Amino acid sequence: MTDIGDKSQRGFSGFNPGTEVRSHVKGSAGMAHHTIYDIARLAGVSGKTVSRVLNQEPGVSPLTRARITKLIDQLGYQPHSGARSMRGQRRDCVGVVFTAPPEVVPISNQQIQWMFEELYRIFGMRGKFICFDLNPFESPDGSDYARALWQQRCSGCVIHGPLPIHDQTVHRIHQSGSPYMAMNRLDSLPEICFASPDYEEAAYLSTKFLIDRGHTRIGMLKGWEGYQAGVERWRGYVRALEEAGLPLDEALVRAVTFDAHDIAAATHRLLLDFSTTAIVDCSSTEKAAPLVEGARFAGRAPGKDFEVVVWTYAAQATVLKEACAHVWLPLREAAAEGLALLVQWFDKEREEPFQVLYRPTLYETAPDAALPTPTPIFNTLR
Amino acid sequence: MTDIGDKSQRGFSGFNPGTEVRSHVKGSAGMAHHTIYDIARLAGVSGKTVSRVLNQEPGVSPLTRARITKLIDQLGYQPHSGARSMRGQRRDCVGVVFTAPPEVVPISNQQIQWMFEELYRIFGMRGKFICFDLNPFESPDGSDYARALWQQRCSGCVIHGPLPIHDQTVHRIHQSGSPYMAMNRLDSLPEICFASPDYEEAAYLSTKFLIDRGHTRIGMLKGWEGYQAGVERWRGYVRALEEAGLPLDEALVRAVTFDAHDIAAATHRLLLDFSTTAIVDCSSTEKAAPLVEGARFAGRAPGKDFEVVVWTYAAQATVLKEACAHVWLPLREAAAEGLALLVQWFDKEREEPFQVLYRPTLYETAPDAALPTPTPIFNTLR
DNA sequence: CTGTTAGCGCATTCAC
DNA sequence: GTGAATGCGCTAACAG
Repeated sequence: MTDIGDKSQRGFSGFNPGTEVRSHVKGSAGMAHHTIYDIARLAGVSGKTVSRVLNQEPGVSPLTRARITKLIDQLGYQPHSGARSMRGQRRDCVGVVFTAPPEVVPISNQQIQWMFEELYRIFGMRGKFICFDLNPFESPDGSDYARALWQQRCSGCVIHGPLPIHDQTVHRIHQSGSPYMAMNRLDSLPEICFASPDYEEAAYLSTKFLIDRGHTRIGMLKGWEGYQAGVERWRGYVRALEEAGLPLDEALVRAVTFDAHDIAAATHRLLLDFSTTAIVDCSSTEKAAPLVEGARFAGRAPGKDFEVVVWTYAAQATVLKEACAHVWLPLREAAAEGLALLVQWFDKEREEPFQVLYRPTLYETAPDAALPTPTPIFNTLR
Repeated sequence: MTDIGDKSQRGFSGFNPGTEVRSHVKGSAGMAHHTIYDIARLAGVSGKTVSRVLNQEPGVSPLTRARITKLIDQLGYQPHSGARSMRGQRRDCVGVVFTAPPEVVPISNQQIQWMFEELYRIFGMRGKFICFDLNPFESPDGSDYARALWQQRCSGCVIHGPLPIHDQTVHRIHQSGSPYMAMNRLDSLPEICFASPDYEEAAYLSTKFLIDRGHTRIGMLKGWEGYQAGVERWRGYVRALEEAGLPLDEALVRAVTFDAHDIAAATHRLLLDFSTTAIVDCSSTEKAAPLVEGARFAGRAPGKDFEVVVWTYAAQATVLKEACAHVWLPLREAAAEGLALLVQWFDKEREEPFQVLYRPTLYETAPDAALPTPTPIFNTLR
């Protein structure tokens, strides 16, 4: 952080704001906000009449309405959201809450970006606010991730991130009757409102594909240990083996985090055993470099002495050139559909939770191969 | 949207929620929220005492405090944010407002992602909420982009996107005394609080670099027409020409949007004139494909019969292999520093607006060239 | 068509 | 140490 005086550098544009910042409004609040009574006084009517205009209620003469509307515009008056939220429940703000700290769910994940686009398209376009609760998980009750909802800062929420197996918060949200949507299923709450790809199916598909290619000892880099999404991966893996009558070696399934070293180490240990001839990378990282790195340490290389199936959340993505197949999890597509339903719930165009489940798709890695469009398995929308 | 009955597909996981979603809380609000008086009654104290505990105020015996704390935890009570916001001004929510509709500022821009990371690091970690106002710009008063602030939904804001030349809203925000930070300067408000790279300097650097390589007719793909950021690009361009004693041909400066066709067309028209031997691409798109496309239509190719300088917001980025140089605008670095100052303002650790300006850096395109670290030109921080 | 009253949940002021 | 009263800005229910 250099000082203001750093003008000697070449090309300084000659603008020195250091001296200009002076007469800024001091301490005491700056301009006070207006209230309906300010407008009412100026318009010579009662507060309630202004309220009626604001809320497009009938019972105001066109002339009065026009006068008030004009005043509102002139003063740039906007009603105090806090005061409004204390009377009936308005639904003009969605919360986005995160179930896990950033070590577990990297905020830099691509998902943030498209999530944002979808939220904009669906909520922003309807004039709603979007409030992110980036919960500080160090706090004592970090496990309750829905502060924004309990504080009635927003009237419903999207639950982003994997659900902890023994999640309590989501039960409470469900019970509260507020509109919400999780991005995962949860065993302990079968009636949960969610939009998600079918992770179990993806694990099953991945494993079966490798079995069909003749592999019998298949490793798995399994993300989300301790979360429902991890359980589902495990189930799909086991189901494929059972169906094929192959033995289950638990050591082949390695729980990994988003940490590159962790993934490299897990891969390394898996591949030191040369009987392991294939790996399903369902770490959710969508980055294959650590896997390749781990393999190299074990003296092995993907596509040469072992085969890999990699998961991806983006259609058409090729996470690892040497992979024999990719499994595409249409998370984004599921979320988009879910959000469209959620906003209806917000706006009381629907009453009930919904469930949207999308089928993952396996595609063999080949340049220019045509890829399928996302397939919803089911949803509860009529 | 397929129906629930779509179970016939292979690999359906056997879980049919359609039948399970039933006994969901109906209409009438679900569980009511608690108030301090609920806690007070259960603890056998008055509301004020609970309030004291909530706000860590003195004047409560340790025993009473413990009893109340326990109740709060058990019931998962959280104070109503709306009610709180009606008494003194709390500062627990930053707004992020957008100055322009998504046609002008694509929401899919990379910036959203790192913006999010920074906001998380700096505001989220302090337990603050982050409220995006994705203003529906179709609405009549779309030009007032700070709804979130006027509604007192949040107590300060980050102004994202380019500032319109005749921006009124930012004046009002400045005047209100609320903490805020723009990501651009503004001629009409020299004392504006901002964090930004120096766009004028970047335009100057780009143009001068090309002049020094012998070019005399240099085209510019200029983003942000009608916005301050566009004006600054123009100024830097003009300054470089003047300094070199070269004539100014206004037709060489083409205002472009983020639309690929637009950029391709502008490039095409620039290059049809074979006396144009260089282009500065400061469209802000960070994508060079449309430029190459436009050139191709004009029968020309970058690096062969004309030279290009491309702007980028990411260090190390090579937007176009054939570019002779890149100009890096340390927008992210400026924003990070600005946000750190803004949060201090929020927390009353500082009183005044600040100004952070970062110097752009030109680097010639070469593999493995070492790149410089960002250089602040000035800020008002001690 | 318009106004009055009351109260949402909390924090401030002052009293005990 | 604690509690009662008051009011923040708004709107639902009721009067006129």
